[in-house]
Amino acid sequence: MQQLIAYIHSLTTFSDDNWQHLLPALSVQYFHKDDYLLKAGEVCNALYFICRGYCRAYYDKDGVDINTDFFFEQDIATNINSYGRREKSAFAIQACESLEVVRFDRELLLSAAARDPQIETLGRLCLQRIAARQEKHTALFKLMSAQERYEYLEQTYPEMLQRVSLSQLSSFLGVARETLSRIRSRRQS
Amino acid sequence: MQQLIAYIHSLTTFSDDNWQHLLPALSVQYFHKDDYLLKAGEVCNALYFICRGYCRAYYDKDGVDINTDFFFEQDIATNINSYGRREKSAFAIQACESLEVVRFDRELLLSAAARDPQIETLGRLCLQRIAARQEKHTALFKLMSAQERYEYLEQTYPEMLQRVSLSQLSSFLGVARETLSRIRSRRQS
DNA sequence: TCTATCCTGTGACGATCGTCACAAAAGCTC
DNA sequence: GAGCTTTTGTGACGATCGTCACAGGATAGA
Repeated sequence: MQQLIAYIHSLTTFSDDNWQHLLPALSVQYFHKDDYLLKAGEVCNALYFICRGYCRAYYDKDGVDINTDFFFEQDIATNINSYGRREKSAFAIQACESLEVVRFDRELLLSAAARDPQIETLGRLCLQRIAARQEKHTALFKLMSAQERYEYLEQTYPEMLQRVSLSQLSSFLGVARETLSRIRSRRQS
Repeated sequence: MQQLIAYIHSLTTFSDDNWQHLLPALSVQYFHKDDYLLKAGEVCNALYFICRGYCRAYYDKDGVDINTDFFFEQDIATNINSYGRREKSAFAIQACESLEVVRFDRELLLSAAARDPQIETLGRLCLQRIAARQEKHTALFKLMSAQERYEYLEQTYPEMLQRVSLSQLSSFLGVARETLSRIRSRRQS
């Protein structure tokens, strides 16, 4: 919870009163490795603030996993299209390690925001951050080659390369596992 | 303005009162073809709701334009990273046709939202839509080949293929102009 | 420690794509 | 319509990447 408080304060000013209004929408949850926060086909009813561990968002394309995102500590994991538009989720979110999260229940969050505008503001700022992250990530694929994308991750999210296996990382970078292996060996020489 | 009202009502309920609060933050603006809504290096201080015409977001990569986005009628054009984080914009936004927009001034919008929570809600919903759009677009590059991405656009945004030239579209799809030309000729046969 | 399983590295080869070059077609202006 | 500019199509060729196959390493559980 301490991490969540720090996260919120990094986004906006938040009084004890605001916090009391928000609290009913929150619950601490634990997931084991390989547990699902969201399954493909379900409608996403929550945001998950990651306290410890990490998880991935992935599509099942013809039986093969394609990772579209990784969420680490202080990230918010969700499917915006499903959460916002009440659509069935095209991808799943699954714990990659044992995971501690704070769950924001959508319904309860909406009522809290209706009562307390500062919570609405918090929601807007979270979404702003999520959108900014997506905007940057999309640009990677248009501006950079596979190798450049890898180097970008190396510099920008070095911890990701430490924690995510090469196999898992390759689809996130949009290349075959073997190609990523060769990129990596090329760079070490 | 009529289009903006319809757009807002599609997102949330909005009374005359709400509208009166919002109005001071809005201004109708016109751009000629090739005019800039936002130049690279500037900090983005506005959202632009497109009423008529369309524009593009692009990076200048070593003197070559790379289009990262196109915004048409009923879209909101902005640079979220710059708008939200007050960073210098890495890309420019430029009119591709003569353009009519409603400009949301960031400062005035923030004060309006501070006074009227329903405007804050509107802002959150706009961002939700922007984030959802980015989320989908990023997934394209991980799940689909160049040809599949083209076919996806064909089915999902057919009007984009009518209005955007092949040269402009190719960088948006992440392929060379010649490759897109060949994809297109392959499909017509 | 042995074994089963998963992850990573590597070679071979074909498919795809980017680049360069130039021609054809389409728009635009006078 | 002539002449200019911009856009699109196409061929050749090399670079990169994906796929298949398999070997070596790492890891975890019995």
